This record gives sequence, structure tokens and C-alpha cells, in this order.
Amino acid sequence: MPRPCRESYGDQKPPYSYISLTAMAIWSSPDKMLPLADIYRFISDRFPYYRRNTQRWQNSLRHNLSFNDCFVKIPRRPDRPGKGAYWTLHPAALDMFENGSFLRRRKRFKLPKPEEDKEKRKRPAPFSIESIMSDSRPAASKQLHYLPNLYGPFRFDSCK
DNA sequence: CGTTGTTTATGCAATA
DNA sequence: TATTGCATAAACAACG
Repeated sequence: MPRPCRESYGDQKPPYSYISLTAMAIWSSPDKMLPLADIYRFISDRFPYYRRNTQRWQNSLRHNLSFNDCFVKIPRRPDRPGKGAYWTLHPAALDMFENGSFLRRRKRFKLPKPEEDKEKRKRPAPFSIESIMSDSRPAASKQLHYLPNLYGPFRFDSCK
């Protein structure tokens, strides 16, 4: 079963979920993180189907970004002003589509519920990758003021 | 204002 | 057949 990642679907709806499409967009970026508008652009650039009804699918896409724990929002730096934040993938969600389907995952990636008592005082280093993984706060209150270097050489040009 | 995020709700279809 | 993942709609806050 061919799984072309580029084009050739014409005006037909590509066999990918919004989560897949978004993950593809993020994967494709050099820094493995993109602002919303760039995710839009990635999708509509190579899938003609998504050049219409933008209001509808972009709303759905935004819903997915907020709703799914597999997407992590990384705030902009003050020295890199712009509209929204950067979106990236949760490190524990990289094998999300290990079934190869890209339509429906076996299981939805979900962070543990706010069982606040669990690791109350086991504070890992605030900038370590462990602190991301163990962050079980609701998405709304989650704020990552750091850059997981796991995502490769991310540089703001004036990062010194 | 338009864009970006957050959240709740409903219905459908695939899976177990 | 019950559960779960997904698509869509919609209301709304926040931000530049």
C-alpha cells in the first residue's frame, strides 16, 4: 500500500488525520517546531484539497493542537517577536503512528491526569527533558520556557 | 480587528 | 455492541 507523502491526491481528501498532517509539517521543519501559520501553509501547499474550506479545517486543526497532548506549545523568545507560539511534538509521542496508518492511531497519546500527589517533591531539573515528560498539568496551564535540545539545533539568530 | 488558543459538545466510524 | 479516535461546529479569551 503506497503511502505517498507528497501530492497526487488532487482534489481528493488525503488519507491523513489532522494529527498526521500536523506531525508531518512539524517533522518537515528544520527545527521540528512551527508556528500555526506555517503548519497551515505546509498542508495547503502540498494537498490541494486543503486549499478550500480553510475556515473549517483550520478550526479543526487548532482544536487538535490544543486538545491533543502530543502537541506542545513553546513560547516565543522576546527577541523573536511574532504572532503565535511554536508548536512541536511531545518527545514521548514520536512513535504515535507506529502502526503506519496515519488515519487512526491505536491509542490516543494522553498525558497522565493531574494526580498532583504523585511526584510532589521529586522535582527534576527544571530544564531537563524529564521535566517535560512528567509535566502532567492540563495543557492550558502548561508553559515551557525552555527549549528541549532534543529537537536539534534550534537557534534564534541572536542567541548568544 | 484578524489571528491564535482553549474548551465543550455532537455525530460518525473503526476498533476491540 | 460498547468503546474510542476523529471531524466538525461553535463560543469565547487573549494577543499583536
